[in-house]
Amino acid sequence: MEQKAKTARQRARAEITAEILQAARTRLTQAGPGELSLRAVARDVGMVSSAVYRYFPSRDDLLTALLIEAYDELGAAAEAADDAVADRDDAAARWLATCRATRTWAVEHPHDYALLYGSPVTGYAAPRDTIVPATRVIVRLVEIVMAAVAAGAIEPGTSDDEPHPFDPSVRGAVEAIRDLGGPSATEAPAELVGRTLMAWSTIFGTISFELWGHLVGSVSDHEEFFDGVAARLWTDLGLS
Amino acid sequence: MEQKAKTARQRARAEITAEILQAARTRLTQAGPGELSLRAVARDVGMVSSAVYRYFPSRDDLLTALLIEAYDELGAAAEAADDAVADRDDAAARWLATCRATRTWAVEHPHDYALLYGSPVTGYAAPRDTIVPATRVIVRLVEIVMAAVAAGAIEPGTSDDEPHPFDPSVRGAVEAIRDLGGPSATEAPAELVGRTLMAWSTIFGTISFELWGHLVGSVSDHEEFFDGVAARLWTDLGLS
DNA sequence: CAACAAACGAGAGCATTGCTCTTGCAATGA
DNA sequence: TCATTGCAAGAGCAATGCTCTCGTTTGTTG
Repeated sequence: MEQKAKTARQRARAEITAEILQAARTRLTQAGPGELSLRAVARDVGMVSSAVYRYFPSRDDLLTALLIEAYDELGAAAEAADDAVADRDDAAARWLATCRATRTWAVEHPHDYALLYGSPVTGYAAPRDTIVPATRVIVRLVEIVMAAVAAGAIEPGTSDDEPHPFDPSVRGAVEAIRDLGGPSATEAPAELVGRTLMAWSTIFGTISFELWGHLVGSVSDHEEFFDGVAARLWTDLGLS
Repeated sequence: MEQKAKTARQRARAEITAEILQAARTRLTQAGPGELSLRAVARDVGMVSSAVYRYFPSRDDLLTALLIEAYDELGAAAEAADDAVADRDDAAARWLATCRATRTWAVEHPHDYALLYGSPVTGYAAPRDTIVPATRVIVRLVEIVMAAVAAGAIEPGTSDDEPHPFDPSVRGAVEAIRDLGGPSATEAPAELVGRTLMAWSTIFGTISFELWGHLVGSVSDHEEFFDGVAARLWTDLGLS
């Protein structure tokens, strides 16, 4: 099925599809996802609006394609930042680098970030294709945490002594981490998994608050504040 | 200027304004802010679209009115939950109750929550009128924290020993808290203020992740998970 | 090579949106 | 009583997403 020798039409189709995506991406840098006009991107690529429907059945499908692209770009940026840390055993440094890269990408691509993590458009359910790229950042964060655990940093207490244990509620995440099949085949402790999810929520919350303007007047230097948050998140994980 | 005896026209205007707001509010329960159609709410109240412009100069002004109303409703719910805690000296219980009420309101009013804390509509800047009601929840949370401080729960370390101190970046919040003028006229320590802002970001992040579906597959019982998060946020504040 | 089918771009068209303008009616106040 | 003001209705404009049709081009098959 996958012919290497593509016909001219197939090549043209792939090129035009990419061209439309690129135009839509450019438009996204100037306006939010809700304002993305299919007719406008059609004009940008020199086509009539109805012609675009040959490539994307609807505006939502265009958004889905953009969604996947943006998720992958963010994931790649986060992973690259982690990979760039020289000392692979310094889990804290890796954590901070990955968190920072996430915020940096968000600040540089606010509308793409809004597309990924903003309030979803009504009636639009993200299809299956998006869930894998969507988890790249959190997966990498989990890998860093698990690497620290494998290196001997065992958390002291379990979740059982807490009045609100994470144990039953994060079972899905625990199983997902087991399925990841890292170097340590040991079960990830629920408390640590819950703490990691909590940290991820904090990262998202801090970035979104900054971008949506909810910290205006309270926080002056957002980068510095974020670094402080990320550092405390690591210590709060309860490792070592 | 503020006549108690209103003319029939003034009364009618107030009533119709409320009627429009109510209709818009109802529409918001079925669709997101971006999909709120001014013409549709006009139809709901039995008016022609142009007539609505006598009461709200633009769609954005309608959204602003809804914004203030929703902020106040959420703030009232959170404050009521805190006030309902019997033991006023149990700051942890008050914290948990306030956090829970915030989540409960969000779950019950997802579209209103999206209006408040979702990605903002492009080109729409929330006017001054909204900032006071917008801070009701975080103000109450700060009051609870400061009450605990006043009760003698002093945090052990300062932020200076941290590699990423909160100190300079949260000056605005520190001053805002001083202006609040609580029972304790003492300066709020930057570390504690930063921690409180961080906690508020986490609450927002956790609720938004739940509502926007970013925790599907990882968290099974959202209420239980949230309780665990809120409880850990309190201990992470570093009080007592 | 010829014939057929599929893909394609363009255009017209429909229903909808936010918003402006004009028109005529009704309530208000001197 | 009468001029002023507030108000609702309607038409209209520029957009939007999307559908349909109509020739034309491209690819495949007999």
